[in-house]
Amino acid sequence: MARSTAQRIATELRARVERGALPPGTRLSEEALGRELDVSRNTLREAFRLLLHDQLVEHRLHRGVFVRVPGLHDVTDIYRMRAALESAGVRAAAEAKPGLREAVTRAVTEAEWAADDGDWSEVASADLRFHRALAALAASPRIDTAMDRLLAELRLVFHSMPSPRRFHQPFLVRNRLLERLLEQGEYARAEAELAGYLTDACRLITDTMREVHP
Amino acid sequence: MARSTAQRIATELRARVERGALPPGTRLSEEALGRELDVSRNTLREAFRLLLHDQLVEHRLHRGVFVRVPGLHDVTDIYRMRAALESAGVRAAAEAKPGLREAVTRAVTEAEWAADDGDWSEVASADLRFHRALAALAASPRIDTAMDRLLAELRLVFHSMPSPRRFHQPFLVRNRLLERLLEQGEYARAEAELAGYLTDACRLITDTMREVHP
DNA sequence: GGCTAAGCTGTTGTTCAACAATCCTCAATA
DNA sequence: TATTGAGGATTGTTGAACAACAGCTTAGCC
Repeated sequence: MARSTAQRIATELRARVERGALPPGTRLSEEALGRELDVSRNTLREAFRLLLHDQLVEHRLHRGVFVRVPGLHDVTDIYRMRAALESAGVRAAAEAKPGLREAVTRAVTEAEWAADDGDWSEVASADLRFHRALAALAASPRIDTAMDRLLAELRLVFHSMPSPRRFHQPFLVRNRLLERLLEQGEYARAEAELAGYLTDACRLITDTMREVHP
Repeated sequence: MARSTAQRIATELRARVERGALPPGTRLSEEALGRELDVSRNTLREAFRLLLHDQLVEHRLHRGVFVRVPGLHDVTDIYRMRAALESAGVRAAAEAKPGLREAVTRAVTEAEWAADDGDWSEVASADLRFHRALAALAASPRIDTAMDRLLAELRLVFHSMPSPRRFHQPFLVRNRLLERLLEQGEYARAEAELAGYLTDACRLITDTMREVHP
């Protein structure tokens, strides 16, 4: 494992944020975190700059770094970008390697299994895997990492919202529909379905945010 | 003015890289740069981590940071991502604000003027502005910054290649065609033209890279 | 009471010097 | 020729120190 201390700390903090141990809005104190993780302030600051990459955290001058609190604009923007990346994947589906297409099918199936078990947390993560697999059809490393960042941000959005079931239940069947269309080579219809899917999901989230938060 | 020293240094270095003052492959020595820019090693390192964001620079453990040397795979990948982002813009063109659409037209016109003057460096940058304006039609900050990063990387590619004229001359007329299609509301044809444009441009670059570099 | 302004406090921003860990070079060896 | 092993140079990390700043508190004023 050829990784510097700063990189290790960065991934540790990233994990904490994504798992919700550091809720949105939390300030990451240099002194406290440095003491807990047993690294110097300088290395911790380097880790912070690395974390900045994936928008999970923001930096306010002379005030420190905070776990980001995504707003309405962030959500709609994230979904615009998702639409761009995932439809790029769908459009490249015809020439995609079999392994990449299988990953799409597998994610849908696993989401359905998890739903049968009532494990909505696993449904959520399988859903994200499904969409990442869609974007991955484009066979582009840059698209993959961009997509990973978007989904990590989205996980942040979900942390400040209730009832994962409400968000994923209605989309299970649409995921399967989308996968079928791809399997049957109906790429144009798949792209249209994807567009509808994303606008609906985005609206569901933003509506809920308006309810919960003023 | 609310910028830390590390941020200032980062933008200074970014400017040097984009202007070609620090050619691809250059190692950024902490000691030398720190002495020249009159900052401590620690702040310089923070600036390096910030620079890492936009892929202009890469970090090898225990060896330092180097100006990236984009390879063939990078170029094809950059163009895949460009296709995703720019076609997202084209597909959103119908609902785009007038100001965004004007920016597209303006960039094409300025590229043509520069070509008339024989100023191929300005043609190049107007061309990049044109494509950035295309992506900007999507009205998404995340798409904008992603696009900026891609174009900065692309500038890096051009630095290790000869004859800017060869790369931009053939595409002036296609830029104008694309702009016309958009203006006339022929979005489907515009998207097709864009796809062709990008694959051709990508091929031209990779072919040249194969000639110049083994 | 309500307001502004000065001071206080805790945090981040930046520097410095030192040491540990690692890579590269180059010569000596088999 | 290929390998090994010091030696030197650079990065990785630390701890301490001080400066600079944001936010809060308090004192003074109307």
